Amino acid sequence: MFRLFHAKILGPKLHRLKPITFQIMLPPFPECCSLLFEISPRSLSISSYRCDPLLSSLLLTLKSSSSVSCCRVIHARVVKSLDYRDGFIGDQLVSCYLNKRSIPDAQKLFGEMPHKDFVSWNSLVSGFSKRGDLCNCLSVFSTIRSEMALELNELTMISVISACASAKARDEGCYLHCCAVKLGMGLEVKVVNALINMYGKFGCVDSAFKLFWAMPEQNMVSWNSMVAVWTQNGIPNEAVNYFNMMRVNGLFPDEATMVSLLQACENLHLGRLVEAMHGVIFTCGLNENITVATTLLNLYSKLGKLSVSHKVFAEISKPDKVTLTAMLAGYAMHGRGKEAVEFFERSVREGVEPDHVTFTHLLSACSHSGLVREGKYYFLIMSEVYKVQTQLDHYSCMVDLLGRCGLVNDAHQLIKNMPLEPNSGVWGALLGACRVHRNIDIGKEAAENLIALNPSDPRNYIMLSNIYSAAGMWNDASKVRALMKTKVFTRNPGYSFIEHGNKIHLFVVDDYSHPDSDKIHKKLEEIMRRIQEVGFVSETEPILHDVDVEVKTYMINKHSEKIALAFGLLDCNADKPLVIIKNLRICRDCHNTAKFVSLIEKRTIIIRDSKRFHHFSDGLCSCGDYW
DNA sequence: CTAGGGTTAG
Repeated sequence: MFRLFHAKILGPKLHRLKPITFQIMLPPFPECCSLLFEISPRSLSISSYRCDPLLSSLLLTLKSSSSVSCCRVIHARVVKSLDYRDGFIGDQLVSCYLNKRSIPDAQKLFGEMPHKDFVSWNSLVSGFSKRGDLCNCLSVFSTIRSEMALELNELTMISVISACASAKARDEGCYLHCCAVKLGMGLEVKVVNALINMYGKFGCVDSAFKLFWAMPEQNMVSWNSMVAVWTQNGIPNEAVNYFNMMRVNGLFPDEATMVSLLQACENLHLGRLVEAMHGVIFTCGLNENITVATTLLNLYSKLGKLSVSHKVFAEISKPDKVTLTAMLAGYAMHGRGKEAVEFFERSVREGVEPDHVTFTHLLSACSHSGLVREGKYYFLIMSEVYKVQTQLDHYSCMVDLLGRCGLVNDAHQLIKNMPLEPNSGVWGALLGACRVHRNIDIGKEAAENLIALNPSDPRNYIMLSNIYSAAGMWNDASKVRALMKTKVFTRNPGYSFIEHGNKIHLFVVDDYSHPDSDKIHKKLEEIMRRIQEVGFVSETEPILHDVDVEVKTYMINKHSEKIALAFGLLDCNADKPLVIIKNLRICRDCHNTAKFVSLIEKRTIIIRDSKRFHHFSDGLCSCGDYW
């Protein structure tokens, strides 16, 4: 297997001409290293070349390889045969070391380089920036500023600004904005773009907005950055507006525009808009772009259209690990564990290398389908066979997998024995299992840990109180509830909605705000009566023990998903599945209701809750009540 | 004369 390579060559006397780009073939590492020893020392010491093309190619490959020792091999070779301190090679080596997270190597080499120019310094800054190492990035920046202020250019600024953006370092970011203005870069397109992105990441939409409209000329990246800012800050309709404005300005959307825009569509929950965007993607010729296709695939599966995701996937010529993971996430959401496993095996055979995110979704797919044996298998072999380190997310999935199918004690043991400090994801998975399988002791421990980790989340208190109530420990339950009253919580109210006639119809609990609400509630009562006739019994959980049963039953009968369901039965086309989206987990009673309704109304109902999709038909749910 | 850089995917 050989890898294609681009290298630029400058002849000794041709340096006024444009560089010639040509391709050379190089084997991948570590074969690449042995090749190094076949290069004659003479070819390395021709000093009229600022850099040897072969050597520069080697360094380029090194950037994508993971081995520090390969770096050192080249470094040693360079030291022997060429004065590496002469600029280019040194810079390249420094950024190689930084890419490989070998900071001491990089710093040592950098210190040894006698002819550092501003490019060398910028390489160092950008290396730290890409690694997300804000601390080192800033310290190099201040060194440059104090020792060689004149050499500071816009590229230095951009690197440091983007480091602040990803680290969400507000104070430092604002300071850098001031620096940029002081140094007269306040209107440079690239610097402003970096600032727009930074303020967007901070959630300061206003600042981003002002910068965008104050800049002398917006380029493609500026527009894309603004679309991303709106999307990332939960204002998707503005993202669509800016997309339209771009087109009015005669710009055609590119990869970055479409990716942000598709995410905006996801937040607008308008499936029809996604279909329209799919059309735009074709007209712009972006349908073969892997990044766009992956976003699209992900979006369709989140909208309940797994079959369309499949079609999008089939058109991707060379799927990578991100595409694979997106597909696995789709299968997991829809409870199609078997297919996820088959798909994973096939992709691996075809040469895709999974990473830690891939395994998170694979394990989650196993978990949502009760594939305990398969889940355990992948959890065990992932680090040895696939060289992917087991992280907290994987433990959460495993606890979920074991707990869901009733192996609560095994799940508990796994947490006790895990080498990492369990986080809220891990304890939350255990608590969920304890609630379903009514395990009080372990549930109590999980809830207490959760409250300690996150005292401002009301759900944990409610869960703990519920556990006590279920066990008849009323005293403890009221203690927890008294503790809750001493705190101020921001509640996250549940809602459900349906896309119909180009609109979103959204309902909360006991909602009478819809123009047709009389009809809807009549329909709801009718449905509840009819399903009770065929054997449906409402099932209230011990939510609040001091609320009497009648009130509880009333509230549960007015859950937002039930109202949405009644609306859908009244207004939506009977040939198509009814798709309801809910922001929280669906409750057991609503889940049962949907099963019965699918039976008596002979309709397919799809409900997406915060975790996954439930496809109801003929009185059964695709999740097999496994949730 | 060239390197260093701003938006986007699971």
